[in-house]
Amino acid sequence: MTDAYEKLEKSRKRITESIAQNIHLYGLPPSAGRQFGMMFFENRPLTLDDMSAELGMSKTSMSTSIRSLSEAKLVDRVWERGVRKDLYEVKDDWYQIFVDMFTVKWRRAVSLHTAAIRKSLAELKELKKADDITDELLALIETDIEKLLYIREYYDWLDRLIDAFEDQKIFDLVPRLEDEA
Amino acid sequence: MTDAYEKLEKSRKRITESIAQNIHLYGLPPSAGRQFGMMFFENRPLTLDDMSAELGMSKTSMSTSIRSLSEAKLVDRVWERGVRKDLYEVKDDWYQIFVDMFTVKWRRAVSLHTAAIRKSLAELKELKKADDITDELLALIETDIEKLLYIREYYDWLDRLIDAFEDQKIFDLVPRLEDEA
DNA sequence: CGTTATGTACAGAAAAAACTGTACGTACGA
DNA sequence: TCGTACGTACAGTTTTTTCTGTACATAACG
Repeated sequence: MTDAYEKLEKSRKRITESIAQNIHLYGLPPSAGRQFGMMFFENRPLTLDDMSAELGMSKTSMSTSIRSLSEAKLVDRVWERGVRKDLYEVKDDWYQIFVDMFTVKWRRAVSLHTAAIRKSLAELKELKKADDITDELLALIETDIEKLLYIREYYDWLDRLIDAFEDQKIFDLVPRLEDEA
Repeated sequence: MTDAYEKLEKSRKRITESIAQNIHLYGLPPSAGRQFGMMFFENRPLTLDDMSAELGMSKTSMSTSIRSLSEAKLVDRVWERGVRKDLYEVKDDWYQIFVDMFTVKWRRAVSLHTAAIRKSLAELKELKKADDITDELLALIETDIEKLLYIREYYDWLDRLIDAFEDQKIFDLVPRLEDEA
């Protein structure tokens, strides 16, 4: 038979590659997914040099992608006494990983959109008051205002949705079943 | 004062640009976001030529990006009698747009991951039975199996989460407030 | 049935993103 | 305090993605 270690490696590689192909949902490139997958199967915190050796990529790349992984809250930096190098390990709660990614990414989007809407809405309301406005233009302004009010409402909903994830209420609607193994 | 039309345009541009900067959350490039934003403010269905003229981009680009927008369920193709060209307009229910994107993108990811996990799990269970396995390797196999069981559970949760979006249960947890204007 | 308009496949160009190696600032250990 | 090891900024290179123009297949109209 072929080497059993090879088979184990093959099994891991399949999962890792699957993660790599889908990590774009977290806004990260495939190589960051590979890094995450590799770290997931290592049962210890890794240094940048470890990762570099394991993945055959430059330490610089490891450094930048580990930062992305940190910002997306997929990995944690950990300390170990006597070890000078930075150590990282993957978070072990995947439910929370999902929730964190979701809240981080969407909260920022909502915040940016909301600011833009507020500004434009103010401008349009001001513009409506001007007296050198044709009826045709006025109609345009008013439909635009309608539209902005609608999407503002939508972003308010999205904000509340993010809240529901952040404060774990989502698990009331869709429970984790892990406890009843 | 400056031209009122310019001001209207500026207001629209701010929103459109905000969409363009965040459309990556839908897996689409900024230009598709610009296209969507522009269509959002036009109060009529547009042809590829309209879009090309409006955005100053090639018709080919319009064709490919409108397909992406369609697949992501952000726009619809509509028919108008007497018009030979294809007509497109943005969907007007942004809540549903969000739900559709979410379900489409994540369902595919869950499906791919689940298949990979199933395969690897089967391989590892088989491998465990082999009799030329050292204790050390056996331990590795068993922790890998543990891990795969855990993430399988997680993907099951994710699948149920997607169900909750798809069948609109999410609106029980986080209601739309639009009706009470 | 022929003609013309329309959308898209495809190949190449342009732009953006990812990756690498060097060089440097910082902090830890002797 | 000095020396060394570490992480990262930065510039340049490679790879990937996006965009364009041409050429073609298809379908609508006379």
